[in-house]
Amino acid sequence: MHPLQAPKGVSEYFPDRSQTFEYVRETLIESAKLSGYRLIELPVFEDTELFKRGVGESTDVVSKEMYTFEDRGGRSITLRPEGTAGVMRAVIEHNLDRGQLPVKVWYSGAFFRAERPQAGRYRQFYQVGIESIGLADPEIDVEVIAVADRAFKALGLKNFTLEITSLGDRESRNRYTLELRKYISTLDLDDETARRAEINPLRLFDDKREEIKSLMSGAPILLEYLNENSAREFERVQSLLTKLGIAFSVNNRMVRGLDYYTGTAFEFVHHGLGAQSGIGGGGRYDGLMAQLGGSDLSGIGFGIGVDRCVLACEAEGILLPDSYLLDLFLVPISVQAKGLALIVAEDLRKEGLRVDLAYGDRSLKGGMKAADKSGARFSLVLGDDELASDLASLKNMKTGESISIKISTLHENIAQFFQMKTGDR
RNA sequence: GUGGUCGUAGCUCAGCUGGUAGAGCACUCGGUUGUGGUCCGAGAUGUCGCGGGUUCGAGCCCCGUCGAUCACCCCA
Repeated sequence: MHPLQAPKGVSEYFPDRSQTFEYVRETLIESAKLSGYRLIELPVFEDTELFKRGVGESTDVVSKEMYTFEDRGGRSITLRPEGTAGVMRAVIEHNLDRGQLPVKVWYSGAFFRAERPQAGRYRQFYQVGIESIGLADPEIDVEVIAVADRAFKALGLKNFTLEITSLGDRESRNRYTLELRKYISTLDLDDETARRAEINPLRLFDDKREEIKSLMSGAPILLEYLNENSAREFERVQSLLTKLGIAFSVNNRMVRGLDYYTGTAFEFVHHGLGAQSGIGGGGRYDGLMAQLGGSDLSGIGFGIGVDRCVLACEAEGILLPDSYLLDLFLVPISVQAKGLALIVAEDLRKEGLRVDLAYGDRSLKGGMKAADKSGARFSLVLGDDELASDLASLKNMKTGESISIKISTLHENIAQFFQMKTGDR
């Protein structure tokens, strides 16, 4: 139909839906700022090696989902499939960890994975994430989870839950993995499943097939293999979450797709989305920095899917807050009035009001219809009578009431105007 | 990457066993002197995703392709 179309599987937002996207993204970012996180703006492409080493070559993300290409200098470049590795690279490269710890940063932007598209899963998608680097402290784990939890609640979401677990430190995990592999080797699995188990035995816990689920029901449980230190920290995280009033459930078979996670891991799941139900997830990553050639600092962070949050908001019927509406729509109905409208609009905009007006040669009725569709709270008709008398009636589009105001001093009486705004819609 | 479903006006869809395309919503204008949202009337709109094939003739059949969607894999 169209000669050109967007590449497969990208998410796009345009009016009116783009406002929901903006609202979601800004709300998520605001939650990070409330906890003292500061912006880190990084490239969307990096040296391919970064992701191979950081995310792990055995992961699906690296082995089959990366957009990798050679640039003109013959370097292997990859569009970032996730955010943490890039942040680590920047921290190491620019010695951002030299000051007070932890380093707390947030980021927002596009990420890329060459997967088969599906509702809630795109080849270019958007994430807001935070990283807290340099200290391993259960309080920080809880802070990170709280930022995400607060963000979802600020959006107005209700139909979601938080699942947490602990993957343990390296020692606990190795001990467990050994046991798990031992158990899995006793099972009768098809080749494909066995291959997946070989790469990461934990994956089998995530299998959707009933026969696999029942086979795995007798498998050893990771949480029971935590050493004393890991177990104590996990206990601490749980009790702090409870104190903060953040509801959660322990999911002892939770699986994270990226290799670098250790210790606390968590996932926010929305229940109105279908198969792609994770709206945000993250966890602690000991050893990632060292693996990338930096000092041996721990860190914890999360990534929240902006696209999925938009879907979640739509699923829950969440309405945009009032601040996304236009304040005033001007309807000029004569040539002179059009000139005046432009000036009035500009004066009011300088005062911070959102103002639009009817352009072209619209009839009064047409102009009012445009005002109505604009969603503006107020409208103001400007014609020759108004020009002559300097008086116009400011109409509340919701209630239909109007008051007479002086046009020439309108912008000087913003307070009065804002009072009118209380006639909410 | 694997499998299922689907692709007709801006949107949601109808189109009988193949005979050169329709509805609702939205949009534009109007319903006698300057106030929208309801109601009434009028009007505009489609290479029926794209390419090929079968046929006298295809939106309807066949093949391919692109895209969407659902599930798996995986994950935000």
